[in-house]
Amino acid sequence: MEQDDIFKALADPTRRRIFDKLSAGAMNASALRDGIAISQPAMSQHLSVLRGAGLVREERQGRYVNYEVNPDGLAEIALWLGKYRAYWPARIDALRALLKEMDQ
Amino acid sequence: MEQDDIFKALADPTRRRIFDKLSAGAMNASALRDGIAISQPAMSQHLSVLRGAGLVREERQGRYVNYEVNPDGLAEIALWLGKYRAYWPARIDALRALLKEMDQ
DNA sequence: CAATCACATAAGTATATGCTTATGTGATTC
DNA sequence: GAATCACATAAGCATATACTTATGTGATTG
Repeated sequence: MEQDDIFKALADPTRRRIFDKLSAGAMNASALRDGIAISQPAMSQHLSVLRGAGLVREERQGRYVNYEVNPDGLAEIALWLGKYRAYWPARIDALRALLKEMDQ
Repeated sequence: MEQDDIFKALADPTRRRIFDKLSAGAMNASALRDGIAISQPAMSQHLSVLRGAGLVREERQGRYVNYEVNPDGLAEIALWLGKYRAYWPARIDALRALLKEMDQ
């Protein structure tokens, strides 16, 4: 789970879409497929990349494998972003609002 | 300047390094090269990608071209990250501290 | 226990990407 | 104004990547 793996994983729009869908709630690989035009092996490969990056984690449940967002991956991005906080104030009102929300 | 361009730009470790170096202060392409083993055209191409992603902006100064961090790109990542704030609390103490800092 | 299901892995292929060398371009300098 | 400097662009090439079809694997089902 390095920054390189994380950014490479998120560089693919399909993987960002999968991640986004997962963020709405844990789901197995088949459920993830509907609504996205993608073959079963392709989905499996994408999930493997997301997992390797630490953005997602899996749990076997019978013959299904349940996937969920792994907060560690997001935290890693937040830390990367944090390095450049000197440049945030110029345009960061939206984020600031989100953070206020977090404090509640 | 779309999310796709931004994540693709940051997926390359050399470009992240260039961006990181730029974040310490504006610099021209030649100055960016020292300390990084990279040819002149390669640097030019990387800067072009970073610029296309809105992570960096340039300004001609005589025969030099000065590059600097473009906060818009960072803001875009912050917004992307913000969508998943539901997953932050698990590990986000460090970011929270950074944000407190920002409010001052 | 044979069939099926949910998913992973293998192997091949087409495109994308990051580099190289060569050349172009606008600006300064002698 | 010819040479040089700082950088961009072009073209070619090697590797990476995202997909495909085919097959493997562990678990449930009839």
